[in-house]
Amino acid sequence: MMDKNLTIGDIAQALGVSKTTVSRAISGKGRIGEETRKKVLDYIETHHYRPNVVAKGLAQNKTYNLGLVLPGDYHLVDLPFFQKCMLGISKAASEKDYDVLITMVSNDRIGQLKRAVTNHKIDGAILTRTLIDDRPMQYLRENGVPFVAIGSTEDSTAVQIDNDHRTACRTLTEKLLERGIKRIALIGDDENYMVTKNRLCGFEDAFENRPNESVNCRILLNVTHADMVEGIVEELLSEGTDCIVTMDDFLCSRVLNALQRRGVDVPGQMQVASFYDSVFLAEHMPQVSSIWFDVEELGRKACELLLQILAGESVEQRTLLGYQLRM
Amino acid sequence: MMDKNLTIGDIAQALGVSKTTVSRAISGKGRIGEETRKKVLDYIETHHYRPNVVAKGLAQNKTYNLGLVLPGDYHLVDLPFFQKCMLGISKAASEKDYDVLITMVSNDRIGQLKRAVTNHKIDGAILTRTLIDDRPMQYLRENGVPFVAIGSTEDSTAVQIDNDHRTACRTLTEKLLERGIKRIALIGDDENYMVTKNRLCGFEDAFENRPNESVNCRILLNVTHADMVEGIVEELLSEGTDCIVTMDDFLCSRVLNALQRRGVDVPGQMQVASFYDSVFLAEHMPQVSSIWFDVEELGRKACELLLQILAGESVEQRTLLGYQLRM
DNA sequence: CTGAAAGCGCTTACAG
DNA sequence: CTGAAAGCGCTTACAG
Repeated sequence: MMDKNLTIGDIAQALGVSKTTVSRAISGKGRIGEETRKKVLDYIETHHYRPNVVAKGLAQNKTYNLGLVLPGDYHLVDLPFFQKCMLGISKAASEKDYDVLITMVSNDRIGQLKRAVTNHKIDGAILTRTLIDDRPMQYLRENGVPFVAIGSTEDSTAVQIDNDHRTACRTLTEKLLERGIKRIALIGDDENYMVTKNRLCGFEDAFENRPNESVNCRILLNVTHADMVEGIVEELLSEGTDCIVTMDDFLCSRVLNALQRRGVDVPGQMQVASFYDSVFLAEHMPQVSSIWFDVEELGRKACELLLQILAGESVEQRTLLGYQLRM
Repeated sequence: MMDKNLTIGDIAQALGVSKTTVSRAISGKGRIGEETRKKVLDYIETHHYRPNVVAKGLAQNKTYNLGLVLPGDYHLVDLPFFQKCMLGISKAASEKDYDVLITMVSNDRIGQLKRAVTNHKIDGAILTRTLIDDRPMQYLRENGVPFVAIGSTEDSTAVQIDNDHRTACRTLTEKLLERGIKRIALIGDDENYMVTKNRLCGFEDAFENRPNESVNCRILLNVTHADMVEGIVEELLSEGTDCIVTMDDFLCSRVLNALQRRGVDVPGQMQVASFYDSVFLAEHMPQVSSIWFDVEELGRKACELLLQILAGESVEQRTLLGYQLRM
């Protein structure tokens, strides 16, 4: 249990030194005698003193808070993503004595973000979802708030960090093709998302090296509603498709259900793969090939990037993180 | 775009009044002339002045931050719950000019929460998951940090808010029994959770009024792994069960899959109901009976409770929120 | 109704 | 190496 309301002044008084000295002992800035420093640090230790970060921030014109911009709409599929991301972010922030303050954005309403900024409560922000014409991003830029975006943006001025979806999808697809597949189909979500685009590119990349082979290939995008899956699977089956690749594991679990219902054996009669693996695939593990990303690490790195920016260091404008094949 | 770094002092100077006066005009505290107040407010309006909440907090010995304690483990099923909760909380907080600061707890490690407290960064906290021997709860109590718990606790001194699971489950079960069911089974998760206990109570309550009827009833708890569902369904089918009730919709979707795989018609041959409806049931809607809770409202109310406590108002030690039957 | 002054808990030139 | 003083942007008794 910590001693309440102990301040730098109390310590100074107790030790017969000045507040300046105490401050220096704590921060490590400025010259100070080894003896004195020890004395102060000891006192702090035994009395469980903890500086008031808010006051410190005020004096330094900082808040030691990071704004985390989270989607507030319920249509989200991949919530585990956000949870892991948050964990990585908040761990990295903690280590530098920063805190994470949430601002939720639903339907492009950025009121909470605005509040945090205009109330002087954050030093910078992390975007966890990037859209075309991203309002939060615009706002942050207009107001000179440093930020980093998780995910890819076409805006090449924004500091962004993402998993290397393209390479990952390329590799997975190549491996599938090596299995001698004849008719492959790709099912994806909204084609306006950057992720969708990147995954599509990776998929197409895989066909580059093998121009002579005759692999029949169908691409079905904008499959935004679970209902649509049933009909699609039906059609693909009738066409003799022998491999279905989905862009995320939610779609994948739908596809698996549809196949199961029709008594189609996976992977015997139909190979199934997903470009993203979170929680929905957990129980289908060995039968389905997929790509796994370390999302906690993604969050951590994003936070570290922002912290570097705030510290005045220069950072890469774009960072790509690795992946892992599960097949 | 807001004018940077405008302070109460700048305004005072520009208007030829004292900082005290400006402060009073803004806060509405203390006597002040109507004329003066207007003048100040006008100036603020046109110059987009926004007070520095951090400085304000320092002067008032407050932070205007609420700590949100979130589970950091990945084994969670019901992430939509936390998202909706967070939305409700952050909306309610915003309205009172408070912000929400996240602290994640995994494996009982409350380091982040401790940091937020000892660094003087939060005025109070909201727990989003309550366990028996809840460490965050203990810590908050020991350190005199006001908090409210979402969910039920056996600790009767804690301010807590929850949906009325018991009544809800009772009602749903009663409705099912009215349909003339003969063999009903309840499948549930970890029996140590308070929710599980409450739902079980509700289920049992439903049988109170009908002692004469001979409904065969099986209760299967601690079904913590999806794998277990397959065998259970098999067994229940062989026993001639005509209604399966699950405690949450994750379990429910597993049950539905298992039934589907066996060609069992729902609700023709088997009635299925769930005591909780989030996202997993979305596509099974008409066939499955379930209970719906307004989780965003739960979060909002929890936050409002905490804010009342911080404002020194007294609040109910226990609040129960309603539910909605979907059948 | 209004203001000068002290204070919230820290930091940081500036002197010594 | 150490300290007195001013300052971060607000609030709030206390006087007038």
